[in-house]
Order: sequence, then structure tokens, then C-alpha cells
Amino acid sequence: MDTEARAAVLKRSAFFHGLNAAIVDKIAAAALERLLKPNETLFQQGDPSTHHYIVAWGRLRLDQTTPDGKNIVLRFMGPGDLVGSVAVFRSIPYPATPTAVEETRVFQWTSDRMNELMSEYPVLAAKAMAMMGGRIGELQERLQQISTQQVERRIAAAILRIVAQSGRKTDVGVEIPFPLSRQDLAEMTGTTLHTVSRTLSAWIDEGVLEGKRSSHLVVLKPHRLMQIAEQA
Amino acid sequence: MDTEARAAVLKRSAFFHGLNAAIVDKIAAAALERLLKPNETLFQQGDPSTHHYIVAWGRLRLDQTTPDGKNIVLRFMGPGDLVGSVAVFRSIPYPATPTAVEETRVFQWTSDRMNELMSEYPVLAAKAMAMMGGRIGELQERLQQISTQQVERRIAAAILRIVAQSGRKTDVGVEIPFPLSRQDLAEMTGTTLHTVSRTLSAWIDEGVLEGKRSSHLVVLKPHRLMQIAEQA
DNA sequence: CGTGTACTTGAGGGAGTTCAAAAATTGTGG
DNA sequence: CCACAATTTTTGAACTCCCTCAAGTACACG
Repeated sequence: MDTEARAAVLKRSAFFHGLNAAIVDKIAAAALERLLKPNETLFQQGDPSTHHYIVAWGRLRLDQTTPDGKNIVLRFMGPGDLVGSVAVFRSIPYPATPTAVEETRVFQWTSDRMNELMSEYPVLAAKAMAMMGGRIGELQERLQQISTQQVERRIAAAILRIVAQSGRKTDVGVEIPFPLSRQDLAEMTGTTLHTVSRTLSAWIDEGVLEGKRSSHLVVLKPHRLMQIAEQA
Repeated sequence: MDTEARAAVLKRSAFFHGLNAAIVDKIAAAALERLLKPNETLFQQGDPSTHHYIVAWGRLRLDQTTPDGKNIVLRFMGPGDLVGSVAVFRSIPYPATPTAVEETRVFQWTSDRMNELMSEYPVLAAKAMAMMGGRIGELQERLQQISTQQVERRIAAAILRIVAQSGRKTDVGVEIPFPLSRQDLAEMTGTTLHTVSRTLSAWIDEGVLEGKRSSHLVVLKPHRLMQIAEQA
């Protein structure tokens, strides 16, 4: 990818959106790139945090492994999302592992380089705070859901969250444009793949969803899912 | 409280720690104060976010109410903690309600005033990011715990977290220096007060804890609690 | 003291996990 | 292109942790 193409991607990201075009060009020129194949990891949980990344295209799944070997999915990251920055700002090792779920291209900057950029363009600090604030809001929402809601509602909410972040409208409904396994959904909602499987089967029977293994999930009746997610 | 006393408090807070003394004095002079009696709220969830606050002394419980009337405790805030800032930075209504659990004094600054301070002293932006990063880390930890661990471990972890943030060593153990009900613990760990009550009763029998209603909880055997929290 | 609030304790039930196995789908190598 | 292996998904059955429901108890505060 050349600098111009990179700049075009960055201009669309929330982080750099609205910056003067010349500045974005300069930032784009300072970036290095990396291309990940499916199941490749960008870095490992526990590695020293050295770089900021932005997803150009593709999709990453952010996993956290517990000391006793269990796994949770913190979130999926798509084009424009910042990866690794929170750890770099805190000067702590990366707390999770980003894995490509499809071919994915990312841009990267060293911590020092990004610090220079941020002191040169203070608006970037505000953008970073907005990003972190959004992350906090999302985590609080999930904590509330998992604390108070039944499994079915949590699964519905998880699917709707992904749809809101990455959904693509088709003629029959909304498609989740990357592979999403029952295991992934289980690790996003704090349940087991068995329960997810049973729940999705019921929804497929009901005509709310469609999509089998390795074909992308399609939500046929988003309204019905919202109803399930919000039922008192 | 006079400006000098306020400045002394601010210098001890993580947010202003390390700043030039003259600057902190100026910031302290710009603050207004508010004194809350037990059960008074600083603001209400849903109110427009207009001010940043810092706890001078006392203790706040940060509650979030769900649309269907359930309640969760996001965290307790003590001296030096920033309250409300995340919402102000995001320009969204306060997402939760801080309630005093004991007599509490806070300082406050308007959003505009804080923006001036932050552009005048850019290091404050870095401090704010560190604070938000810490909040993200704490939320991710809790999400992981509630997703993968049994209730007993979560309750132990919640108590240990409070002990780490606010514990006071005494001759017999570590005291939690503010009233903490079973209901509070239940709303922190995503369980019911019944289960918390049973669990604490068992621990009191075992000699791990002590403290009845409205007297402060004392952890007699922190090591034992850590063992429970970390058991595979 | 009396009333309200917090806490304790018991019994029963149910949502969801765990264990187990089969079925479906994808990938692979001849 | 087909057979076989690997992986994901489905489904069944039993169990269990924890919630729900229901009283009763103890403590604090007016």
C-alpha cells in the first residue's frame, strides 16, 4: 500500500478523522504495515507494549487468557480501530492477544513516534481519550449485562453489538462479514458453546438468523433480536 | 477548607501528583467544594455531565441502574479518585450515580475550566489517560472474573480489590474503613445478597473475616482470601 | 422500646453446565 | 473426485450451583 492509500484509510478512522489532510499524509508516511493471515496473531498477551496499531482492513479478535487457561473474547476490531494503544499509554504489557479472523492489514507506529505525533497535534490526545472512554462505556455495559441478564439476552446483545459495529446490510437482512463461531459467542457472553449452539438453533428454526458453519451469520429479523435483548 | 489545604489534598492524588507546586495551588484555588452526607448523591445517572470531581476525603459508591430496575456497583471511589470525568470527556450524560457511603468532601471544576487547565498543562491529559487506562484494566479484569469464575471466588476477589484500594492495616488484620453491605458486595459480583450472606457467614466461622452489620469489615486472614480467589 | 432495615438461614427449583456421543461440514491427500 | 481425517456443531441426559421464595432473627435508630 502506498502512502496515499494509507492516508485515505486513516482519514476514515475515528482516530484521525477531521485532521488536516496534510497532517494525515505525514502520519501515513510514518506508518509501517503488517499483513496477517487468518489465525495469525499481531502480538501475544504479556509481550511488552511497543507499538500502536490501526486496522486498515480485515478483522481481529481480541482474546484474553486467564491464569487457569480459560479464554474470553474482549472484542472484535475492524477497520479504523486502534489496537494496543491502551497498554502503550499505560506502559504495561499487552493484556490480550489480537488474532486475525480473516486476512487483515494493519498500520503500526512505535510508542515514541506516536508520542511525537500527539505532542505535535494535541487533538490526537483528545481522540485517544474519546476512544478510551468508548471502551469504558462498552465494558460497563457488558459488565451490567453479564451481571443481571440471562444467557439468551446476553447472546442477543452480543450479536447486536457486532452487527452495530460491523454489520453489512444485504437484501435479506444484516450480515456479519467475518466468521464467528459458537465458541466465540460463548467466550463473549460468559457461557458455553453448547448453550450458544442450542440458542442459535432455536433462533434459526424461528427464522431470526441464518448461516451455518463458516458461512457468515445473517440476521434476518434484527427487530426480533432486539426484542429478546430488551425483554424485561 | 482553604486553598492551601485543598492543594495539599490534590498533591496526594494520582491525577495531580508530581505537578509543580505553584500550579497545583492555582488549580486548587479554582476549585469549588461540596460536602455530602451519607446517602447523598453527587449527581444522578442521566444528568448532563458538567463537572469533574475529585474526592478529598470520604467514600462514594458508583451505582448503575439498568432500564429494568436492577442495580450494579461499578466501584467505590476514595480520596484522590476522579469522578465524572469520563462522561465529561465523552460529552455524554453521566452513566452512573455516585452516592456517599459516609460523609464525603469533593472538589469540583467545570468542564470548561478543566479544559483550560489541560491545554495549559498537557501533562494532565496524560494523567487522564492513565486514569482511564486503569479503569479499562479493572473492568476487563472484572469481566473476566464474572465470565469464568464461581461466585465464591468473585466475592473473595471483590473484597481483595477493595482492600487493595482502601484497606487500613490494624493490629489484627486489614480493615475496610467504610460500611460495606452484603447487598453492595452482591451488586459488585453479580450475585444475590443471600449468596453473599451465606459465603461471608462461612468465612466468619472459619475466622477469615470479622465484622457485623454497620461495623466495618476486617479481613483477618488475607492470605486465605487470596487462596480462595486464585484456586484453580 | 418499638419499628424499620439489614442480615441469616432453610427448602425447593430451575437455568445452564457438564458429560457424552453423534452428526454435519470442511479440509486433505491420494 | 472421492475417501478419510479433523473440526465444528448439534443434541441428549444428568447434575449442580445458585437463585428464588419464605420466614425468622438481630441490630440500629428514632
